[in-house]
Amino acid sequence: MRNPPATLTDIARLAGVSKMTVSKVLNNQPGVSRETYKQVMEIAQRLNYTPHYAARKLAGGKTNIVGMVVPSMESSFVSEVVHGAGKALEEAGLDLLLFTDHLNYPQERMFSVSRGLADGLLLVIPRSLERYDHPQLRAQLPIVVVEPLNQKGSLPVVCAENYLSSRKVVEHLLALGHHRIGMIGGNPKVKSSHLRLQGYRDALSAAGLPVNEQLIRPGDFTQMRGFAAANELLNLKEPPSAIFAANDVAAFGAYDAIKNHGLRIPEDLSVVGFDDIFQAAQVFPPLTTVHQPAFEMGTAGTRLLLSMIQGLEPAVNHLELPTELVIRASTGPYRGPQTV
Amino acid sequence: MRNPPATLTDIARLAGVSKMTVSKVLNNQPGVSRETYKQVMEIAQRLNYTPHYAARKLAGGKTNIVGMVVPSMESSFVSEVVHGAGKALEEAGLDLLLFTDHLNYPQERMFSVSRGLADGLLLVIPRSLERYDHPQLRAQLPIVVVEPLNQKGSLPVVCAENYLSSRKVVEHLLALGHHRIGMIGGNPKVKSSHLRLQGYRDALSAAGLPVNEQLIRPGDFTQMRGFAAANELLNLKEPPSAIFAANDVAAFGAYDAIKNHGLRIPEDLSVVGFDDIFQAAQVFPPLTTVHQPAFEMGTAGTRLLLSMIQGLEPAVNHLELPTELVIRASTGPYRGPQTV
DNA sequence: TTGTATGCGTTATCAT
DNA sequence: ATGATAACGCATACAA
Repeated sequence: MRNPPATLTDIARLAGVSKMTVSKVLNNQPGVSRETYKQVMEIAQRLNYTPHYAARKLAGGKTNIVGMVVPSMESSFVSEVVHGAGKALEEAGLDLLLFTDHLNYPQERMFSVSRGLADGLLLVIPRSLERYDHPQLRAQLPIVVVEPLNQKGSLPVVCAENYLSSRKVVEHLLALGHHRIGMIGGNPKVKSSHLRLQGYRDALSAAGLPVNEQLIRPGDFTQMRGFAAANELLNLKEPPSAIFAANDVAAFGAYDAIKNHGLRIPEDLSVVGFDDIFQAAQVFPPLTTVHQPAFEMGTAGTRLLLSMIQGLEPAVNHLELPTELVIRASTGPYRGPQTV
Repeated sequence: MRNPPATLTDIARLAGVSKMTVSKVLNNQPGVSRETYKQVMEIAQRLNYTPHYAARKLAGGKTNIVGMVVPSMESSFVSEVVHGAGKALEEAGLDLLLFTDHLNYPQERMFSVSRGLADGLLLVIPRSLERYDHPQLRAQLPIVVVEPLNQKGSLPVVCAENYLSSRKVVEHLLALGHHRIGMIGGNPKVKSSHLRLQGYRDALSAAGLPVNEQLIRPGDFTQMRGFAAANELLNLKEPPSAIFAANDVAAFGAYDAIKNHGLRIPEDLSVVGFDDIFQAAQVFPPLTTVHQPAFEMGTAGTRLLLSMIQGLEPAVNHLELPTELVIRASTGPYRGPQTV
């Protein structure tokens, strides 16, 4: 066997046909006689031919590779999405080109590589969607976004049900007998924050309960602000018997505040979070929270992308996947008014 | 902005120079006057130019992408190696093309894509190295192997110290007062099995103890065989007071056998494994074992690969990284002869 | 310092 | 059913 890999030309020469015919054979295209087909295949095999993907892509073909942009792989959300996408890709026989978009990663590099080497792009971005919503790129390459925050944008997005999940949380607390339920909001710049808040409001209203604005405290998804907001709630004349934080991290802040007040979870106060990050199961007491279907978001996003690569218009522009309320030890039955 | 992305030709036309000059400017090559440089850069920026990587690769350039072949990402060993590699790549500004080489994944596809799209290939293969040791591919692309089994082959390999690790294990048991130490071997087809066994022998000899061949039982890395081997050891007239299994899974088999005999770990019998797979910390009692430096193997392998991509000969053809003995609850002091 | 010519391996278009 | 030709976008070698 020679050093330089065999090319279409090599096969064509040996088979006594044109490159074009060889190309057709190798791509299972119609318009080739059984005989030449067989002969070409044989020679290709003997020469151990494999196509050169750069050349193929350059000439307008597909590579069967999809690019995937993620922030650091450390996050459990991200790594689950990657797994999910990996499964969908595996089934379809595609491979994965992974961009870890850390700070000061040259963004144009990612665009450039994707356009040149991949057939489509999956954006997994917990935050800052605008940063990626680039009209030029969209015109050149099918793109799908997977993200947990229900951000708006012109790209097809796969996310999780925020509104309904939030209602489920409040209904869970109501079922436990809580009627004064505090809410720590999320970053108001993000759509999911509003959805989660609206779910809270509507669940209360649906239960015939008033919505007490004093019990609603603004937040920003940080633990520090969660701590402060919980303190505000605990210092009310009539503090709540349960607190729903718009994300787990803020809930951890609430944990701190509650413990600082000498109160116990869930005996004195129930707490619920949102996201089900890894630490949610590790803290004490383990946090009741809403599990984001990261794996499924990965598979769903990938399948949507694959269909777009096939040339189909995206079936949906906004896909919301159902979540699951994970009931752990931070929520318990209402035990009467608090004495602070 | 036009729909089709800007190319070198576009820039050249607008700048009134040749493609070649533009190429030089964009690649920071010498031989361009400051003026034309500035002008070209300006236009490139205005046109939002990004290079087409397929074209670049086809023309002999680099893509700054390295391919990585892994079996399913489920294994903690693999995912740690991926993280380690990711870090090294991130530092160097490269990206990762990931192949999940599941059963019936067309292997030629992976070769083909790598050759065409990547600058180098990192093989992470817990088993069956021969399957990948393909002379043709090696000639076309720098390749480095990361694997835990010390397999032999013509490719540069990064693995872990097996011999010394094994000695450390036995020394740990000796320090606890054990002198009859049973050994459950690994798959004899694999070099690491022999190294681990040799470490066992030499550690005993170095301590002035005889090597009792009865205490050495063949194994094959499976839990079932570990179970059987441990039974053989326990049924000896003079059973050992400690068992060293050549891998964690076999150690779990030994756990079963020991418990079946009504013995306790570590009170009646100490057990040590090898690998530190995820479950090692989950079983009861948590298993003392040798931790494979997966993350470091990933970074080291990547760095070696990067140097080869630079055109350097591999500094070493076989890199062994130190391991760490993780002492958990499955080993304890010797408490006198066993009564079975 | 700058430009020209050529080729990388494949696919698309259009002809035969 | 098969083939000739051009084109994809870039880099290399060499010439001016």
